[in-house]
Amino acid sequence: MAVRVKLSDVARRARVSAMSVSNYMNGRHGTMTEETRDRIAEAVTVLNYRPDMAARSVRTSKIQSVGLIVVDESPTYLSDGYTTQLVSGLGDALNAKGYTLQLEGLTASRLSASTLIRQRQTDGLCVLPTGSLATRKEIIRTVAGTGQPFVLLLESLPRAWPDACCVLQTDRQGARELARHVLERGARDLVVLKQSHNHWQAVAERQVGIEEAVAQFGEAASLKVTQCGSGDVAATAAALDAYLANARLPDAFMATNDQIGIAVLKYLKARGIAVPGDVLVTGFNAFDFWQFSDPVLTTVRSPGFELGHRAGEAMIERMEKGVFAERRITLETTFQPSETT
Amino acid sequence: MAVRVKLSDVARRARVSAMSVSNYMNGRHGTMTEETRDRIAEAVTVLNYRPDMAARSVRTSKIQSVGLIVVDESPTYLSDGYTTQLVSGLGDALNAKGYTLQLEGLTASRLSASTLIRQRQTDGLCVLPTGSLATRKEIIRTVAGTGQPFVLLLESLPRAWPDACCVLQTDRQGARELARHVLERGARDLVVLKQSHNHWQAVAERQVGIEEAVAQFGEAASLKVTQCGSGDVAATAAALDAYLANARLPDAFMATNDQIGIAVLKYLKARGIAVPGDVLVTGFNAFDFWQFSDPVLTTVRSPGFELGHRAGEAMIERMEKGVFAERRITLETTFQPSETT
DNA sequence: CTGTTAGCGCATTCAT
DNA sequence: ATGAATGCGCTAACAG
Repeated sequence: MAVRVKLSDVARRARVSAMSVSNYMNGRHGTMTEETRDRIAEAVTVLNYRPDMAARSVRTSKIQSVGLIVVDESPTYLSDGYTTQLVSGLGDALNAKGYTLQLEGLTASRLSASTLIRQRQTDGLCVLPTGSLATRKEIIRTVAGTGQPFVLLLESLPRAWPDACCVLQTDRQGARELARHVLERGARDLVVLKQSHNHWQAVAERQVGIEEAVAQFGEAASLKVTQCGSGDVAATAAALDAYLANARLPDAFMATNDQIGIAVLKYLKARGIAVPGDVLVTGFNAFDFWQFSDPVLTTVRSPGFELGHRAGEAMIERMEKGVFAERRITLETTFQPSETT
Repeated sequence: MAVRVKLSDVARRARVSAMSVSNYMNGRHGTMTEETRDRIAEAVTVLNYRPDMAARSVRTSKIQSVGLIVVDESPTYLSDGYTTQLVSGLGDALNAKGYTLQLEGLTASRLSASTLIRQRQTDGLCVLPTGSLATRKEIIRTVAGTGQPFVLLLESLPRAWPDACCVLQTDRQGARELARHVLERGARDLVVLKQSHNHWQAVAERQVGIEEAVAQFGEAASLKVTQCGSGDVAATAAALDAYLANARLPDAFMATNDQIGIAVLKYLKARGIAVPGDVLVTGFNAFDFWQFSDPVLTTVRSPGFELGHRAGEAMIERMEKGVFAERRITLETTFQPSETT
C-alpha cells in the first residue's frame, strides 16, 4: 500500500503552508506568486498528491456525486435498453462537470435497505421507479424521506415534493401517433402486448395513447391487451400461442417495446404469417438493436440518452443554484415508420 | 433543505453519548442494555438520522465504494452489450456487500483528467481498457499510478503491478472452437470482420483464436481480415460492399461480435445471398438481442455478467483481507451453435 | 456497559 | 500574498 500523501506533506516539500496548497488545488492561484505556484506544482507532481474527497466533503458538505437508484426486479437491470441509455446520458452529463455517478440497482422491496437511501453519500438522487402505482408512490416517498434533492426519471412528480423535479418523454402522444398510423393502414382489430412486470409509468402511458387513438377512431376499431411475461422471445411466443388459441389473428400487434415487437416478428415468421401482409407489428423505443430484426420494426424513438443527460443537468443546476429551475422537463418521442406496417 | 441530523443530535435525544449511538449504528449493540438500545433506536427513527459517509470515511479511511472506469470512444459506451453486462454484474456484487459503484466512462485521451484518477474517492478501481497495445499499457500505468488496488477487466495484468488482479474469459479458445466448427462445415475461405476502433484485448484474442484454427487446418484453408468501421448496420454494409467489389463471396464471415454478425446477415439478405446456404456467418457474445436476428446467429456465449460479478468479489476480498487472493481469474466462454452455420 | 478525549484531512475565517 | 487557528461529523482508544 502506497503511503498516503496529504496536503501537509505537499506543503512541507514546497515550503509553504497547507492553505496555499489547498488554494492551489482549488484553482485559486490567481493571486499567488509565480514562484510559490511553481514550487507547489512541483511538489504535487513529485509526491503524486491526490486530494481526499471524503475529508473535503466533511468540510464543505458537498460530495460532488449523484446517486442513481434503478428499481427493477432483475439484477441484470442494465440489459434493458432504456436503462442503459439513461445511465449513459446521466453519467455523461455528470462526469462532464466533475461529478461522479453512484449506481445502485435493486428491487422495490429492498429499497429501504439501500445504502444510497440509508446513508448520506451523494448530493442528490435520481430514481427510475417501477411497479404498481402504489409501489411507485412508496418509492418516491422513501426517496423524498432522505431530505435530499431528487430527480424522477420517466415518472411524473407529485406536487407534494418541493425539492425535486421529473424528466419525462411524450410516451402518450408517440403511442397515439403510432396507433393512428396503424389505423390509417387499415387495421381495426388491435392487440397491445406488454410485459407482466416492471411497470414503468412510461409503458402505461403508451397503452393509454393507443387507447385514445382507438377511441377517437370510433366504433369500427377495437383494442385488446395481452401480457407476455418477461417479454423475451420464449415468453412472448407462449403468450401469443395462448392468445391465438382463443382468437383469430388481429390486424395489428402493438408491443410496448421493441424487444417484444421483435419477439412477435420471430413468432409470426416461424408460423408463416406475413408481416406486414397478414398483420402489422409495431414496437417502441428504437434503441440500437432495434434495426436488427427482419423486417425492421415500425416504432417510436425514445430520447433515452438525452433524458438522462437532462436529468444530470437539472441535478447539477440544483446543486449550484440551490433550486430546481424547472419542476417538469418533457422531451419529444418521434415516430419512426419502417417495414412492419 | 432539511436540517442535517448528526450523531450528537441523536445522542442528545436518546440521553446517551455519541459513542453509544455510533456503536449502535455500526451493529455493535451486542453488549448494550436493551433499554439504551431502544432509546437510541427510537431517536434514530424519529429524527430520521442518516450517517454522513464522508465523515466516517475520514475517520476510518474506508470509503465503501469502488470505481469503474470504462475507456471507450463513445459517450454512449453503455450501449455496448458487453459493457452493460459487466456493469450489472459488478454493481450487483458490490451492492450486495454494501459497497457503492461509481461509474465513469471516458476516452483514453481524457483518462488522466478523470476524477476517479485524480482524487481519492473510492477504495479501489476497476478498469475496462480499450485501444492499441500502447494505449492500453498507458491506461494501466495511469490507473496503477493512483496507488490504489485495481482490477483489470478483459485485459491481462502485467507482472509489474502487485496490488491488482485481472478477470478474463477464454476468448481465444472460444473463437478457435467456433472456427473449427465453421471449417468442419466445409468452409475454407474465411473472412474475419472487426470494428476499426474500441480495440479490446478480448477482440484481438478472438482473431488469434480463429487464426490458430485456420493454421492448424493446413494449406487448404485461408483467412482474411476486414474492418467495418463502427460495426453498425450501415458501416458494415459499406465494408462488405468494398470487400466484395474486389473479391468473390467467401465461405464464411466471422464477426468479432454479434452486432456485426447481424449487420452481415441483413446485408446478405438484402442481396439475396442465402445463409447458411451460400455463406456461413458467426458472431460472438450471445447477449440478449443476439437471438433477435433471423436466422439466429451461431455464436459464442461470453459470461459478461459473471465476469463483472467476479471482479466485484475479488475487489471486496482485497479490501477485507488486504490482498488479492488470485491475480488472474479466467471464466469460460461456451460455443452456441445456431442457424447461420 | 458507557462516556471522554483526541484527531482523521481538509477549507473557512481571520490574522499578519 | 501567506499562515495559524478552528471545526466539519465521525470513531479508535481508552477511562471509568
